[in-house]
Amino acid sequence: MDNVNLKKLAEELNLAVSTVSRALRDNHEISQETKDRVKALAAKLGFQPNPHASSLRQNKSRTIAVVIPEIQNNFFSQVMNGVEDVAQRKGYHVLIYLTHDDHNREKEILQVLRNGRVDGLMISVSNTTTNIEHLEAYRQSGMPLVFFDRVCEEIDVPRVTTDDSIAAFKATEHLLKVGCKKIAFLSLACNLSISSGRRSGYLKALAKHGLDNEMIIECGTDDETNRQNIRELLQSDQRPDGIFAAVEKFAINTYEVCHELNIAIPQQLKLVGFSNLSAAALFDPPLSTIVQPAYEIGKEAATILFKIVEKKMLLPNEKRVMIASEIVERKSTGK
Amino acid sequence: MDNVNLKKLAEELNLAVSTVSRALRDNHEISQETKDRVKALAAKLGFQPNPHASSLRQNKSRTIAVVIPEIQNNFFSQVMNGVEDVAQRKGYHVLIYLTHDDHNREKEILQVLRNGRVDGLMISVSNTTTNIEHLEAYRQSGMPLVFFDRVCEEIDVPRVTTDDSIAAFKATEHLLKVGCKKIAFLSLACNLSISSGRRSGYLKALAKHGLDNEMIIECGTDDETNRQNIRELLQSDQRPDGIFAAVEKFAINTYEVCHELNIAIPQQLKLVGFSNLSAAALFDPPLSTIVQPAYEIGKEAATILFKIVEKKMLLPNEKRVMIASEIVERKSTGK
DNA sequence: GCAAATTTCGGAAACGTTTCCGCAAAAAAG
DNA sequence: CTTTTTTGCGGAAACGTTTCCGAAATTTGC
Repeated sequence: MDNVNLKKLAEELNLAVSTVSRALRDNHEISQETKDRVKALAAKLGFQPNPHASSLRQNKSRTIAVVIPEIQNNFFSQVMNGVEDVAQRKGYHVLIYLTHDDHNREKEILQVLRNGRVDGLMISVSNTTTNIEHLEAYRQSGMPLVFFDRVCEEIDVPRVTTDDSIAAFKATEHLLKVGCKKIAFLSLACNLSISSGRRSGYLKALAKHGLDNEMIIECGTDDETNRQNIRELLQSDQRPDGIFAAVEKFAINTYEVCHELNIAIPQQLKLVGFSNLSAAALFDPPLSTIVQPAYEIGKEAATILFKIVEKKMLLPNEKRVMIASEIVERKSTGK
Repeated sequence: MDNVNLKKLAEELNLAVSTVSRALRDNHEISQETKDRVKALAAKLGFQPNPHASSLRQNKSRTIAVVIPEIQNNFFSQVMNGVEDVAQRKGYHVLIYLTHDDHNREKEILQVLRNGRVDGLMISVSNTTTNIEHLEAYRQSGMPLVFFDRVCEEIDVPRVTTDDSIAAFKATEHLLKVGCKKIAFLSLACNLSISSGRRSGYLKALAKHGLDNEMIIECGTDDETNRQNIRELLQSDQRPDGIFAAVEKFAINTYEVCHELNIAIPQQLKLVGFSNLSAAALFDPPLSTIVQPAYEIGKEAATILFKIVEKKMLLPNEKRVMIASEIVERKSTGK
């Protein structure tokens, strides 16, 4: 009653195991009549092929891994959503791993995934990743690999990102347009490409408008530290009239401090930040955001990964995919 | 260079494959000296056992599946976070499947997971699930199964939930305490236990305070339809002075309509809703929420699932785990 | 009407583990 | 000094597929 397998089907039908296997896979060497008989019985008994036997034999698992820093973040949730959609449609399974921005954890995960458990992997690297040996080792093993969002510049694999620099440029310019003279940039403290990209966009915008009063505040994962940094910033005599938050978290921290210090947004301080939170529209005041095409990034990265897994040729423009972010102007930068 | 397996290690060391296997697994039949030699070489060559071969032989995959309606929702994200933490610590892998609240999709997923790909499954059932055959079939197959949050009452498997009814009772009573006389309940239109639990808590609170003017509005997945329902509600002459939203989405929809109709929260309408959005504190006005212990639910459900998988005895109180939700009072129900 | 090609299937090897069974050599028991 | 037990290891089966290699039976070519 328990496990119905090929052997059981074969016995029942007086066929060889190989014949049954072929019939189920619509092999042309099997007559239509036999195929029908086999499939009928398989359906009747609810036969499901054992994936481990199949994977072992074929050396492919129909499974991919997604490695992300955290899931409790709208951006990555939306990415997962995109990935899962594509995977589901292609009949693939999705393993999820969280690094919590811990380099060592990331290393362990990659280590353990180099043994055939998955056919390929997509990753948004941890912001504590300085040493890239584990990524390089994974690539060297020949396994399909795709970066998305937080990519590793040094390793030449397909990547799907957003135009961080351009988006940051636009956001900064937007702040300038609405009258800001002194704009602070809350930067993600790490040597990630997204971090430097956003910073450079910020600097370019200032430069274009002839400003050299950049203020770059490095923020991190700890909310209280961030708030303290922002508090000092807003209480200093160098107080900015605009803040550009490189990640959602820092925008939230800014709101918190402003409420605490009774600083009115947007009258006394204008604020814009990267964020994929749809509820940003309900904030007090509604937050102007740069929203990244998270779902599309996930979808695109997965599509490319599957192409590599299935050894299809990648189009030239699929090796470096960049999808534009969109700036949504709301009250936090209004007059 | 490519695949280093037991056979290769064995040849290199002049040992039998079986010996190598045992050595790596610290079998007591192997001398310490041999173990050391084997492990040294395995480490040197970066040997990773093939999980499919292992799973096939042992009939266990060290993998669990999590089936949820959506991931782009703070509650489920936090659940995943909890699950992943436990799984990671126990060396298990986590497959994620999204149903998008589609019964058929849910059915297909469960179907395909009944073949040994995973050692167990935890699920929060889709709200379109009326027919429970697929769940029953899965249980009948003897595979470990745990429900969380959106459980299926008819099937007797361990479940981890929150005290929906009590939480709803408290929320309703909170609205009464701050002066509401006519409270509408935005209900999730489905026959899910969480839906009926929350509704009954709402009704109980009204009854306790001698009120019989219940207003139950069924809402669904489509935002515009929900907004239309809420719009009609707030424009009718039966307009309530308090709204209790059964799920986060409906609270958001209420904000949207209130902004649109210029209804002041909390002066003209008080609002409370189930929500795990930490940014609710930044809303205009800050939203009073019932926050479910999502992380703990995920953690607990996973812990129980692993216990079943590993055939450990479940404590009596682990078959029905209920973790309290917490009500966070903010301005949306303030005076 | 016979050789050749095609169709349809069976047997067995292979994937890389784990584990059952057996068997020497060494140690313990008597 | 013999018998039993223990220790340490090797050989081979087994898990359930897929696929290679035939091999009858049927059809086609001439």
